[in-house]
Amino acid sequence: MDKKLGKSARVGIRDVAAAAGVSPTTVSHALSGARAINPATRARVLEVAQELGYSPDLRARGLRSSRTFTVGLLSDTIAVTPYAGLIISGAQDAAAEHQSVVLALDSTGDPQRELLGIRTLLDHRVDGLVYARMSHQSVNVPKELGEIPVVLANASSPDLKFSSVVPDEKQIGLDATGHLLSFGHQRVGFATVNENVPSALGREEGYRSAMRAAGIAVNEAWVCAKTGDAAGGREAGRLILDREDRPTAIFCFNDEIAMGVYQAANDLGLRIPEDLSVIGVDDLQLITQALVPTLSTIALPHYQMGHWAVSQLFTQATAQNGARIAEKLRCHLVQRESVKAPRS
Amino acid sequence: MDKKLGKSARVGIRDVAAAAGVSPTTVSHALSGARAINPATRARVLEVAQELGYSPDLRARGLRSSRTFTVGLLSDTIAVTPYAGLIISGAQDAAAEHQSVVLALDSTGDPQRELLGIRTLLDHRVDGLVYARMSHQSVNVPKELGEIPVVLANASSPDLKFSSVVPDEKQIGLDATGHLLSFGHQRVGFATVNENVPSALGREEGYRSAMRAAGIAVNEAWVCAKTGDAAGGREAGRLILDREDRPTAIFCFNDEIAMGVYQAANDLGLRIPEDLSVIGVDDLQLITQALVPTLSTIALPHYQMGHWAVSQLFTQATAQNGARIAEKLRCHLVQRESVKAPRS
DNA sequence: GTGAAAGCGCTAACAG
DNA sequence: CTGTTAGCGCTTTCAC
Repeated sequence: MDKKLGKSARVGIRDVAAAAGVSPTTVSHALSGARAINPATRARVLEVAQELGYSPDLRARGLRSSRTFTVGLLSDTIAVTPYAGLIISGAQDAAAEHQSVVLALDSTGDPQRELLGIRTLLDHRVDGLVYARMSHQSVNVPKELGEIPVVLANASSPDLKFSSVVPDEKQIGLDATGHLLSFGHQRVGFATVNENVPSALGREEGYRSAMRAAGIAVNEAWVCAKTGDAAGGREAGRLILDREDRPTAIFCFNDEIAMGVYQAANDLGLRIPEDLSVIGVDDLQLITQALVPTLSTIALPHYQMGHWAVSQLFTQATAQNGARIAEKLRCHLVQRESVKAPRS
Repeated sequence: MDKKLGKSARVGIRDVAAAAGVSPTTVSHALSGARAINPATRARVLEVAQELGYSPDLRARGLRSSRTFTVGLLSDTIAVTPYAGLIISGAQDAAAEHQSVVLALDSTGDPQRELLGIRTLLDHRVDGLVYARMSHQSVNVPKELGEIPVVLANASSPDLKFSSVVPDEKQIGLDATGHLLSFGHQRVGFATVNENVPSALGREEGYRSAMRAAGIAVNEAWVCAKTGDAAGGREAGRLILDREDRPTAIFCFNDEIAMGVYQAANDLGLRIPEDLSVIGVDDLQLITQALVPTLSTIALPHYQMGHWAVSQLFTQATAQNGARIAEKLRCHLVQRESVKAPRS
């Protein structure tokens, strides 16, 4: 009424207060529910706010209550896969459940950029931070992050100070191999990557455990570690398959390798799934749905990890128990057409 | 000195001021460079700030200067492709050039969620907003966005109020077809999608223009529109290739269709590139690098669109010229192994 | 159940 | 070149 200066300034809490005939304090509480308000007053305030198109200024709110309703997400994205999008998506959804949003930044793996990113996120006073990796790995959390709550996604750290969430790699190996065994396969191969990363280690451990549990001795000629792309899969596939006592099924470290194994099988005149069953890991639909036959696979839980990490951030903020937890997410099997009982 | 209450509260501008023996105002200006400061004072202030580990509170800054250094990015992501990540990545980089960050939200195509997202972004007082689509389409910008600067990415709008950036679809058709023609192909087919979207329309127009310009009559049996995935590509490929006067080259609407065409060719005993040249669009490395032979393609500029959109947002904010511009980005050819001169 | 006053951390006016 | 004062929009004391 008195403060209409020139153009219609944004409607603020006091405009609502004036229009509703109450004090700004009451409006604040009516909106936030932070203290008891006469239901009638409250209803009127809400109505007026709606009418005036009031939109709370989260900056101002945060300035006073020292929360920004913003969580940071720092990743090392190199965007050839949909993983980044999935983790971010999961993080967003979890954040939304707490009226918050996600400020995502990627470092491109460059430590300098990462530091800059951290600084930026800190300047924006994010309420917490998810430190994420696109492929499962062990990381050292930059010490600049000491000031705020941090949760690791798709990464683990020797530092027990942080909660973390990763796929249960061994279980992946167990499930994938078990799936093949359950169809009656005895000679099951493993096409993996030649890197010492948790995923390779864990999946191989699962593979060997499953075989052992089934009473089958692994023939080392069935196991081959090359690069983690289709070329590596072709190479591994050729080595594993081009022999008399070839396996009747191959567990592939990922879908790209599986695609390479398809190609190798095709070159050798082997038909999938009649002559060879194949299972991958990742569930990259661009691959799994496009191959003929479509590829059975273990889906990696990127969305879930993003979601879990942010949820955990809020849990830690609320409960003062301070319990840090290292979560391993069970991954689920997506059955398609590439696995079938062996001929024999 | 006097305000050390309990624990070390965050160091603020006045702590720096006290330590450097100047006023908060001077510190503010020393940091922002908004007005001339004695170089010596400035240096001292900066040093002290560094020493104390001062980190500006962007909320407070924004509250006063009515900028948040935050831009919103609203998309319809369904994350099976890396596109979302790429657009966001480009947007982030452009934002960083203006000391800003990106608040990304996706609506999953749900109008209700979209509205909620808009409200959230507005409450966070983003300085501007990129309205993005993962696949090129025409959109109507929700009227709730009337209040702030908006730029469209990978989308165009009948409403000329908005700047927009899209791939130059016709040019893609021209370049892809031209590339095949330049190798001496005369019979060039086109495997596309059966949808009335700008990409399909534009690429077909480019294809036909290029053929016309080369003086070649398009045989309609060479053109086939099915779904935009590998299955569609297989179907189209079979129809186009299973005939005597088959084309010697096929321009595919996207890489997935191209993958399907590979499969169809394989089924028919046709070798690529000896018997058939293939070119795609998208440059999804998961596919282009994995196929044998590797797939030549026209790369879609998702990163660049994200970058352009955010840059344009800042340009519009600065220059008051208010000129809205509809940008078409030229896409570049990525040559790999799937194109070769025809046998004949 | 409600209000008045103070202030979050910063920058924009207005001095000098 | 520098300092003082006021206030961004909200929530939080503290009062009634």
